[in-house]
Amino acid sequence: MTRGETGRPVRKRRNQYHHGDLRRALIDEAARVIGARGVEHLTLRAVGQQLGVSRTALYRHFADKASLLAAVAAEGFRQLRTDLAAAWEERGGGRAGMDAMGIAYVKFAVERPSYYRVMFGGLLDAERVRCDELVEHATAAFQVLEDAVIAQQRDGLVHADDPAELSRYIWATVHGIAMLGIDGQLRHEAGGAEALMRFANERLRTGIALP
Amino acid sequence: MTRGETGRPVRKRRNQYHHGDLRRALIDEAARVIGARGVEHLTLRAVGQQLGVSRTALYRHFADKASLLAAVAAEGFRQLRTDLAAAWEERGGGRAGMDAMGIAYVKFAVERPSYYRVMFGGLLDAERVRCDELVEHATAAFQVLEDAVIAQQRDGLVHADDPAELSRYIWATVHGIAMLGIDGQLRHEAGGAEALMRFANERLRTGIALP
DNA sequence: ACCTGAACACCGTTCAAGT
DNA sequence: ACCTGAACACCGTTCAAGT
Repeated sequence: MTRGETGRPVRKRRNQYHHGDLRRALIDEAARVIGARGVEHLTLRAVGQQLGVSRTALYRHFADKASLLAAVAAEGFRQLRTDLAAAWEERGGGRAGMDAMGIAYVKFAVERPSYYRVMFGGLLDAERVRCDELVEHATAAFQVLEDAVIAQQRDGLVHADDPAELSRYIWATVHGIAMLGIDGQLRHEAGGAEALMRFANERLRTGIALP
Repeated sequence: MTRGETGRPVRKRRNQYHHGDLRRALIDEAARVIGARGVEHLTLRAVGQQLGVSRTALYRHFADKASLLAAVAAEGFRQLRTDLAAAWEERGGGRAGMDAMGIAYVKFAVERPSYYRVMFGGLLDAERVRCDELVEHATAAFQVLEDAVIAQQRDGLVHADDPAELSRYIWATVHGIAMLGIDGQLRHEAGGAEALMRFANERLRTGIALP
């Protein structure tokens, strides 16, 4: 039997009312609007209208607007994880793989600034929105980085610090570059966030590589 | 003649209608609400009511809500600059001063998460909100860091890279730690963002210090 | 189960009118 | 100049009612 990415069986269902999968359609449409015009222009009414559905139909699938945003953010982390893993593997890991991951991360953020902000912008009250799916996908994305760090430690390329701590440090650096780039705070940097990431790859390395 | 921080002459004016300085009062009240309940709870109507003023009085001093937020952000950068300069000078500069600046920065962000987000959260469309005051204060805050880097280069403590580039790299790291901390993404870190900053001070140093 | 329209309690912003 | 109330065009969300 074919299975969806959630692991639940996928069945071609007859369209009830309007959609086979309104939930999916809502997330996609929300992500589209966010990517095209920014979160601040996302209204549930317009989403419903675009999908040919009443403006309250959405509440059958999401508790509120924040929950929809959380689902969009989860989708973002899933994609980010894919991008990071691809960058690492394309270079066959090692230092080149690590550098490529940093660049891929920054690229992801800079190319979809609004999307990235939904993932990290604090629109989702960490306490209130109990979205296990979001935490799960975010953790999985981070795990790609930590696995890379552990692999490099095994190969003697990187300090034998606590890999989780070391990974958090690297994550913070890359995240900071991405955020500053999105905010336009790197306007004096010739090559933008990507150029700063290349510089960071150099300085980060001499910081974390064994002597 | 006494002068305000903008360089314009300060004169004790008679209260017109309700306030001697409604603009100042609006910024303070907005900052108070943001600090206490978050930006998402800030409404112009409530601000006016709290100040005993009509809900449209504000438009005499700000073009719109975004402009008010920009003024609040500018105030934040002014305070951040003060905190950073104090940390640097208290330790008499050098490595200890640099470390203290990092900690002070993260503390600033973690203690006023909503405030910090207004400064960096992208609520101010960098293109649309032409707020020279904001850019000015943000630049001044960054300058404190760059001056510290230059001083350390002079003392032979730090790599002779382009100081602006090096400062941006350090800023990104600290900013990333602050942001992840605010977002609750460091929940697995025992001492929170501050602990990660201490770790970063170690690893950052071996990255940027001369051998 | 899933969807609907009408209604509620909000917003930011505009504007003619006041002092 | 600075402030005002009424009005406009929106929001997210609730809810009784439909299929």
